Amino acid sequence: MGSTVTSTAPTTADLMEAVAAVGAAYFQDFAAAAARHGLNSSQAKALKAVQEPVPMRALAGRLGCDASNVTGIVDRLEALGLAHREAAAADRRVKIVAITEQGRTVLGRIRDDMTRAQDAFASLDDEQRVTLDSLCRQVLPLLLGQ
Amino acid sequence: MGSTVTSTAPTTADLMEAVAAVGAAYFQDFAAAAARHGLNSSQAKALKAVQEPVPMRALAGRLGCDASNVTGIVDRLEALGLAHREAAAADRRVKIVAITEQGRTVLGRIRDDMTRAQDAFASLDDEQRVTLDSLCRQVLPLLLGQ
DNA sequence: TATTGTTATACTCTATAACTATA
DNA sequence: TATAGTTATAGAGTATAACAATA
Repeated sequence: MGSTVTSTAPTTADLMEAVAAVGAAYFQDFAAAAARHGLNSSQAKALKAVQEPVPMRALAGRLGCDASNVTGIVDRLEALGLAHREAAAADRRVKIVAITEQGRTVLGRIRDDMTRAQDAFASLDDEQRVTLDSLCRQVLPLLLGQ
Repeated sequence: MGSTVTSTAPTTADLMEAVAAVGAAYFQDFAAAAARHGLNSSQAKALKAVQEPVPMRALAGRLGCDASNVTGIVDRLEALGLAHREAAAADRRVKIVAITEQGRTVLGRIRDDMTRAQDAFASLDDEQRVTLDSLCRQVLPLLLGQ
């Protein structure tokens, strides 16, 4: 990478605002794409999370919500045929949620429908991609707390 | 800037996920900082939006919510002494919301309290700052739609 | 007649607590 | 006794519709 700074370095507050704006726009795009397939944000996030089978309680952890909410979220995915519950062999209390073929199809369509985000990130060249990726990797651990 | 790509360029989907994760962590930090000052995310966002005086209806537009919600949000800011309503001189139907000195103080404290985000973005060097800033400026217009 | 801000109301999402069936 | 999943319930946040005041 080059070492010259081509314009005045923005303040920490500026960077925070800019990244927040990009993140907010991304989530709007994601929610809109999910809604076109009959899912709200939580349900679509859950569908992404069960690409490998996940127990109900672990799914609650990934979604950052209480376990009681997961029942309704997975009910909706099952009603649409996008995921199903399986009894766990080792512990009969546990139910494991797994995505269906139809679920994978819908997940792919949601990704394709995120046209704004697709356009935005697809417009970056290889060098910009590497830079943005490494910046995210550097910033994220600090943002998620020590 | 240099022109060498130092590692494999990530896919568009990878970049979307990475930026989304950074954005989500930022908003968690923001909400937690606001809560320490008795405000929820919407109220804190409104406080930021009224640093210059804004009519109620325009504020609804900035917050991306229905005008009926703004009444309660501004009620809360007024109850805490962080903002106040002023009658508009030109049109007596309009009420203009303005931040108070105390509001500016609290807004500054919320920013200071965003320790995770502060640490994360303060860790970047000048070249990284310029790069991230320019990437956000490039990506944001596309994300916000044509 | 249209618009601003407000109120009343219903809906959605989430969390808490109690329950069951397993362990 | 503790844990996984579920159910019932309450709370917060938001949107819709109706209203008074003003344009």
